[in-house]
Amino acid sequence: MKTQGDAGFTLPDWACKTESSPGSRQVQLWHFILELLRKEEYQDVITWQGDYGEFVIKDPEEMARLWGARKCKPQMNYDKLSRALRYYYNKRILHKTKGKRFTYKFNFNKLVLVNYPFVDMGAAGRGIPQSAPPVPSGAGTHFRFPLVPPVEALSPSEAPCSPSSASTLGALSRRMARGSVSDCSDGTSVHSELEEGGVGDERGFRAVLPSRLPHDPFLRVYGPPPNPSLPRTIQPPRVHPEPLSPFPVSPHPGLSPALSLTPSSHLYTPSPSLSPLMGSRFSFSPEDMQRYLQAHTQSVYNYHLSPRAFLHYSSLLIPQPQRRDKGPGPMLGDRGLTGPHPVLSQAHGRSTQAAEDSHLFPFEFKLQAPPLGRKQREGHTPHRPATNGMGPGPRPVPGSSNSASSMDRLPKIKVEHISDVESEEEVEVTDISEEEKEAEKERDLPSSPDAQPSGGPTPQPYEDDSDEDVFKTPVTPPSPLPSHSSLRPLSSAPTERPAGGSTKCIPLKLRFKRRWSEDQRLEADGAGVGEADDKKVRAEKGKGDWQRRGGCGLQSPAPPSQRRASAELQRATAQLSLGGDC
DNA sequence: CCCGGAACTA
DNA sequence: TAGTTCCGGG
Repeated sequence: MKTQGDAGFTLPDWACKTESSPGSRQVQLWHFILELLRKEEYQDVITWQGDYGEFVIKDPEEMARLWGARKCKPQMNYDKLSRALRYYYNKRILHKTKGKRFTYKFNFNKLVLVNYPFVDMGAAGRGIPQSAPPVPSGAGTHFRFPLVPPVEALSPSEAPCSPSSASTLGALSRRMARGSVSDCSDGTSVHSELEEGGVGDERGFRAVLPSRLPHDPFLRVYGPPPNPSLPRTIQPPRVHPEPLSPFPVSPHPGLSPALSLTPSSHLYTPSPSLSPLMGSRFSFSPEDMQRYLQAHTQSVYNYHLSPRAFLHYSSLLIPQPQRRDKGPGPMLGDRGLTGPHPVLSQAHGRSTQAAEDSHLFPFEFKLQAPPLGRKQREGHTPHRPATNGMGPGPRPVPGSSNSASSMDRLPKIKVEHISDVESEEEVEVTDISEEEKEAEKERDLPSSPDAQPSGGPTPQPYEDDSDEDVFKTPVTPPSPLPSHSSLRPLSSAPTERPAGGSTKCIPLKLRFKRRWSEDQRLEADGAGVGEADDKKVRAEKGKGDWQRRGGCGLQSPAPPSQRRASAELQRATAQLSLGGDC
């Protein structure tokens, strides 16, 4: 559900009903936290600390009390509160800062930013920590979100949540966050820090980190004119109907799994409300979008982030990264983000480091298992000692037997090593050309034995920290999707199949590819609507969806599909009216 | 302290 | 859906 605004903007419910006012509707914990965070009076309770989005609960008890008060849950305590917080891990709204007590960190990249790219998070109150590390040289000067002048009171109507820009940028930003992600939810991620320092994805957003929302408002919507002082500043999009916008209506095409985990929305957001395809309606002017993209691209490059996001926008010319060492990178623009780039093909199979360096090659991506797979491992053991109703009875079954028996039978899904390796480590994957080839091959050979070279079939999919790609193991046999002609690999496409290289996940990829095609087709048929939303299904769905939307960019820039995509795009765009929400 | 499953609730 | 409550386990 969305709230309608009058400006033609759409804002997801979760963001809209963030009023923290007592009488308002349900407050979400993270909003609440943000609220406290920005109020000086609570500095002794909770405060920003460390990196962007990192905060520490100084007084857990009090914090809990406050939360409990807000929610009318007098029984609230830190234990429960923290449970709720932990609950956010999976949603990627937060993650724990390891080693630091009561310290958590917002995943603005995937959360707020995604939805409020133009939100200024640092302007007011105690917006965002200023203690963030300096922007890596070369990065800061290239791209920045415009700083937003304080716009104190924006009425809901006046303060459109500019989903249009938000979504678009958000999608892109999300991509920028690539590699940064390790939500630590599995407790194995030691990358929390790494992510911060390593990718520097958040740095560029410093200026836009949320500090307030629409009403209450934590978030400040971006509206004012661009800040001329900032180079490559993105201009706030003028929201107006533009059916022919080259952009997908929503960011979904390039959604990161993180955002696409919610089946119902294809896009993962704190709440499923933000269903870009369904609920959000926005449109942009090509010019604006172009600007955005360019800026983003720029930033992408500057931040060593994968520009693959742009693969979707084949019609756009992506600015070249300003690499000091290397000459101008490949222009994605003309070759179209469609075909494999000669050079790109070689980028693959290198070390992580190298990969990092070759970030400008759109054909790399990580394979990561989506989150929540954990649940699946329980699949066969739905039971839970049904004691007396629910009371604190002998609840847990003899852990020993439980863990032992069930675990033995099924490969536990908490496949930390595998998924970790694949997710944390940059598991690169082929490029489009390869994909295509594989696809082709696959068509003939239903199964590729050489898949999953390392230790046989990967167990159930599991966590996916990355906000990028989610690759799961085929849980189900490749659905007998008819091989559509659309799937036809563009044999014409210049393909350079790296020798033997990545055969990993081939089946998966193929499957995804198919799925994607299938989806595309379906969507084209006008059935592109929400899907059931269920965490349990998320893994499965997420895979497909993700692949379809985000990953697809990499694999289906094939002329045929591209065409279709365009058409689809237009259609979609047309469908999107300027419904405002919020 | 932290994690995360499970049942339950509004 | 977004927690809340309870709890075993690390």
